[in-house]
Amino acid sequence: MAATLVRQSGSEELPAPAYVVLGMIRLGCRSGYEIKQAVEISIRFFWTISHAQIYPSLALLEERGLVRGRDEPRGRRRRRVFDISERGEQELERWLRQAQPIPFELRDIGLVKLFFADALPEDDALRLVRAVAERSRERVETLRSVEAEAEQVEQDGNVYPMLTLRIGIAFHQAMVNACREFEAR
Amino acid sequence: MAATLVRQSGSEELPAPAYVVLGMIRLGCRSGYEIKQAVEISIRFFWTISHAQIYPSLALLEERGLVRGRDEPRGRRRRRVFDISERGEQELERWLRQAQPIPFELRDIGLVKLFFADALPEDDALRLVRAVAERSRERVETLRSVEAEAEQVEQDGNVYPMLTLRIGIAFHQAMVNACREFEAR
DNA sequence: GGTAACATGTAAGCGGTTACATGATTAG
DNA sequence: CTAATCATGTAACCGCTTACATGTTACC
Repeated sequence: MAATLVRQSGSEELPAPAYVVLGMIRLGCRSGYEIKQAVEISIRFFWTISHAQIYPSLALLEERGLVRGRDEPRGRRRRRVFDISERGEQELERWLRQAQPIPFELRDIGLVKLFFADALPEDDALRLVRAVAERSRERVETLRSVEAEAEQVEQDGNVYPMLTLRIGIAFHQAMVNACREFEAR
Repeated sequence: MAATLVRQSGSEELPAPAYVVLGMIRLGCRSGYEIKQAVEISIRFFWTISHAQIYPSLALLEERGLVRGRDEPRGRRRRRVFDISERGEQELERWLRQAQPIPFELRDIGLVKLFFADALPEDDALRLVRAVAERSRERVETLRSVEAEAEQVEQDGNVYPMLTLRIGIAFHQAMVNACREFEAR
């Protein structure tokens, strides 16, 4: 019985998507819609989130007092906006500091196919190598196209988005290079 | 009614895990247990699979005639071994050749935390950078430790496992470098 | 005598996506 | 006028992991 009360007190760890939503609100996103857009142009290449996760997360965060929400319609179009509370800031920091094991989860059918490519005639296999390289080349291009925005964010005092962007560019470039080297063997 | 018959004819695309299992059998894995082990030392860093997926996949592949299975107990310990059929080889090749869009799915809570790290005091944020770098450094080490095995596989005529290994090493090394550069800024 | 490794299978639960559902505003 | 964008929410489904379940053999 007491355990039940403790569980209901709302002090447990939130699911990961809620922290993503909380972090985006801290960075100035106001509505669920804005959070979705921000994710698409910033952390999309290492984290995705659908609006079916965002809206329940916002409700949960508000319930826990980590964000404050209020209705702020644009004309007759409904809209609910949020800002982070003091407790929200604290909880975000706690989560960021928390040294949990951070597994690197990559799930890439392209690399799986490449791994098995010896089953193919050479020219088909090489086509696969080029497809994997091309995909990363495009990704590098996409990431480079948001560099200017990241620089703006950097000048506003948030320097870490630029770091994750550089990491993304670096490792897709590394994939391109590894494929090129193989092709040129 | 006719549509149902077509669906039951067994000619549809299999789930991805089944192709992974099929590919591993082609490379010489005999039992479900061996497949699990092979995945852990080879494609683990870009694809995982649990035995709860492997055994049903094997049953499906056998049902479709893509692998042949037979009981081959070791002493009184039961054991079911498989080999790939002609149709299995063809279906694997078809799947490998098939130019489907190959989305790169990375899901990394470590990079998410890094992205939000401006919410932390500088020393805590730098600790995070080091944690992310350290994780990739360890991964590079792990991957390097299977290089010898990949060379063996290469000499046996399968050259692509070595390519995916080099890609893995290259992009984790790229992450380490990007973090080091940031720290030294 | 006990733990680790060998070996296979099923069931329940969870986290996530897709689809369903609705409606207002803006730009062409 | 109509398509795209803004904006929020729920329900069904799916793939995967974890846990449950069982038994053997090798090694210390």
